[in-house]
Formats: sequence, structure tokens, C-alpha cells
Amino acid sequence: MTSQGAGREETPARERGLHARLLASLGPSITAGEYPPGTVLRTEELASRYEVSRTVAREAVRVLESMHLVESRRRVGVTVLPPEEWDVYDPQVITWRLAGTDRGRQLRSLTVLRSAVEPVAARLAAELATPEECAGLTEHALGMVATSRGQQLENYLVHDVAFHRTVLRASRNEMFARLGDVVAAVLAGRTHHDVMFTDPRPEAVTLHVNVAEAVRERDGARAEAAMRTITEDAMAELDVLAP
Amino acid sequence: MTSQGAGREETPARERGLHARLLASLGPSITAGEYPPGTVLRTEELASRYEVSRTVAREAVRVLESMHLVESRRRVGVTVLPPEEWDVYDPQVITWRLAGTDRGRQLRSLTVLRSAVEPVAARLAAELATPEECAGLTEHALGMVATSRGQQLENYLVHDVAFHRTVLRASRNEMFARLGDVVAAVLAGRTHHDVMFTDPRPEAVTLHVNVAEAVRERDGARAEAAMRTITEDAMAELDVLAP
DNA sequence: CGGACACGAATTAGTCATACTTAATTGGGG
DNA sequence: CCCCAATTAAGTATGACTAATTCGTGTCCG
Repeated sequence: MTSQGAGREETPARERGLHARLLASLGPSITAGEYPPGTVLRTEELASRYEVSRTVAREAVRVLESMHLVESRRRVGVTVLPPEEWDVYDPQVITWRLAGTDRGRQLRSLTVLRSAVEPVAARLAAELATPEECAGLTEHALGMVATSRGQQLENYLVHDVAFHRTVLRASRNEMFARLGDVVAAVLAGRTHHDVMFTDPRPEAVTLHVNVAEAVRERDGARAEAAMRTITEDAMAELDVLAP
Repeated sequence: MTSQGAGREETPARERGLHARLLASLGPSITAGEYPPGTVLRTEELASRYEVSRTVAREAVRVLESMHLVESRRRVGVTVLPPEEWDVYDPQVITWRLAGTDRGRQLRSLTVLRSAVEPVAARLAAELATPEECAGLTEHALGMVATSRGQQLENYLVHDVAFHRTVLRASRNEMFARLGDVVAAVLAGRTHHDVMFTDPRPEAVTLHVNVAEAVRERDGARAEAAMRTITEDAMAELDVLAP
């Protein structure tokens, strides 16, 4: 490949491995609804369209199939499945949807999920957090305070993400902990896409400090309540931005 | 292949497609900790060990890689990743873990997740459920009442699962709705594995009726509270059974 | 004499082309 | 109306080749 311009279609192609590149092109296309449910793709067609071997096309299809984005049947082809079938918890699928036309719906689902999970995680964290985690929470809450004014949103975001990650991890529940990446994506999306220029609301910052305090004092109820307010604020914010 | 007995190793082999069979053998082995994190598999070795072609072995590895169960690197091989990396929300991974030695931990994680999600889902359902869904809830709650006595656990389970599925679906949140299968797996596991012979507690049945009533009356707070009690009972039950 | 760097050999995943098998659909003939 | 055969596209197998990465070795410099 002498990089003569061919193949610069729609994929950023930052992935390495042909199958990964194909996946990075097909996945977003499907989750964006570019191929409506019921659309039939043929591996051979995919192979020729993307200029890869059938082997590579098949591997990409296999992965899409494991995400329940498509279904592969003999004599029929690779059928795109309806969104209800998709593995909406797959981090890859979440990423694709957040990057595409489905962004609004995905953000809303995730925010509702956060509103369910994070308060409970905060209560568990109050019961189970290690001293190091307590210290980390305080540190990041203070970091949020310090960066909450004067257009330091990027630094604020770092502390915000770290704070929520720590809470989720401190809950000692592997499934909660796994949502750290998702929360990070949501928070990053808010900062980078929606309200880039307004400083965070002081009340929100205070609430994070409250959570950190409550966890340190092992006050599960208070930690849960404060976190619930945080997530409710996030939902309200979403309603304002995308009604 | 003259089916002369070779290949009847450890896989139930109910799956169709060689790669699916390989996956159904490798996946559970990995999630069960049979291959500790850091273990290196080579695709060629897998191919010969399972008597399939490298093509098939590679496709299975691709899927495992998309679940973050393994990582494939050139000149190294296919490395098993530590559990923290696994996509613990992947329904396949959940199924494998529920079937293997990790069952206890998985059940506990899922029950905690339920305790976070289902109450919120019940509140949303009270706000958003369609008349048909309200009717379905009542129907299944009554079904639970009718089957709660006299060793009809299988029928009871059907209504229980349908009830929780309906609540999750009625919340109008795609991510909540997707947990229907997970809840079904947890409930089925409890019935089939833990307390096969004791009738469900009457209080639990009443609580389901309460949820159905509250949803029908659009009383979000009451629906949430009742559901919260249900999930707290489930956690308590888990503590009794597996301390 | 010892260490660091560079180069090359070995290893293993990745890619490709091709030939063949299997299952499901479709349509024609009994 | 049912059954069978032709067709189609996925599934499997194989062999050859590419490419990246690690590791060992050897040389050059300090």
C-alpha cells in the first residue's frame, strides 16, 4: 500500500489491524442506523467494498454478531438486527452510539443508569472504601473546588471523572466499577460537546465535597443522598440541553 | 468426519458452528479461572487441540478479544486478561460465569445491580407504563399469588420473571430493558439451584402486588419503595444462602 | 573489561486466495 | 399440494506469505 489515496473513505483508521478498521467503520454505521434493521450484507460484498479478504470481513462480522448487532445465516447473509437486540452495555457499542446520530438517546439512557447506580455505589463506598480511597475522594473533590472557576474545565473534568471512578471502584462491586469508563464518557461528552464555556455550578461542587465527607465518616445514607442529588442534577441538565 | 467418537471432549456441543462450539468451551474455561490471567494461548495450538482450522480458532479468539477476555499480540500469542478487564455486562460472559465456579460472585454482583436499577425502573414504570403493561403487571402479580403455594415453583418463576421484565421494559429505558435477561437468569438460578423446595415468602408476593398497584395508580414513590424492599430481600436471601 | 546499543534471527499473529462443504431457500415438476 | 433438486451464501480448511515484536548476539565505545 503506497498510500496513494485509495481507502481513505470514512474511517479514521487509527485502529491497527484490518479487521479492527473494518469494525470501526461498520459498527458506527450500523448503530447510527445507516443500515436499517433487516438490511442484509454479504461478507463477500463487504470484503470487496472495503478491499479486504473474506477472512477479515468474516472476523469483523463475528464480532458484530457477538454484540448482537447482526445475525449471520446461511443462504441469507448478514442481517442487521433491530436496536432492541443490541448489547447496549458493550463499551464499544456505547462509544459508537455516543459518536453518532444516536448520541442523544444514548446519553439519556446512560444518565438514567447513572441515577440508579451511582447513589447505591456511594452508599456502598461509605461502607467499604479503603482509607486510600477516602483520601482520593477528598483530594479530587478539593480539586474540583480549586478548578471550578475561571475556565479550567479540562482540569475540572479530570477531577470529576476521577471522583466518580473512585466511588464506583470503592463500592467493591465489579459491575459498578466497570461503569467508570461509561461515566467518564458521559462527563467528557458534556464538557466537550454541550456546555464548554460555562463554569460548573457551585452547588454541584459542594455536593461532591459532601459525598467525600460522608464516605469518610461512613455515613452511607448521606453519601447516597448527596450522590442522588448529583445525578438528578445531571438529568435536569440533560432535559435543559436536549428537551 | 465419520463421527467415530473423536471430539467428545468437554463441550456440550449444543451450539452450531465450529467457532461457536470452540467459544462455548474456551469462554467458560477462562471465566472459571481455568486459564489464569497471563496465560498465553497460541491460535495454532488451540486449532490443533480442538481439531479445527486456524480460521475457526482465530474467529473464536476475535470474539473473546472483543469481550476483553483475552488480548492478542504478535510474536506473543493470545494472553488471558485479568477479570477486571472483562466485559462483565456481556450476556455471554454473565451466562458463563453463572454456570461456572465464579457463580457466587457473579450472583452477588448482579443482585446488587438489581437493587440499584429495579427500584428506579419501577418509579419510571409508574410514570411511563402503557395500559397494556399495567395490565400485564397485575396479571403476573396475581399469577404469582396463585402459584405461591403448593410446589408450583416453576410456574411461579414464569410469572416472577415476566413481572420483572415488564417493569424493566415499561421504564422506557433501553439499558434497563436489557437487564431483563439478566434478572431472568438470576431468578432462574435461585429457583433451580438454591431453594428448590420452599414456597416463596408471602411478603414477597404481596410486595409484587403492591408494585403493580402503585404503577397502575401512577404512584412512583410507592412503586419504588416496594421494589426496593423486594431487591433488599433478594440481597438478604443471598447473604443467608452464601455467607 | 563491562555495558549499551544495534542488528538480525526466530516466532507468532495477521492477511490473502482458493477450493470445497453445508445448510437453507426457492422454484419447478410430479 | 408436497417433495426434490438447483442455487446461493455462509462455514470450513489449507497453504503461502507478510509483518510486527521479542530476544539473543555481537560489536563498538567508554
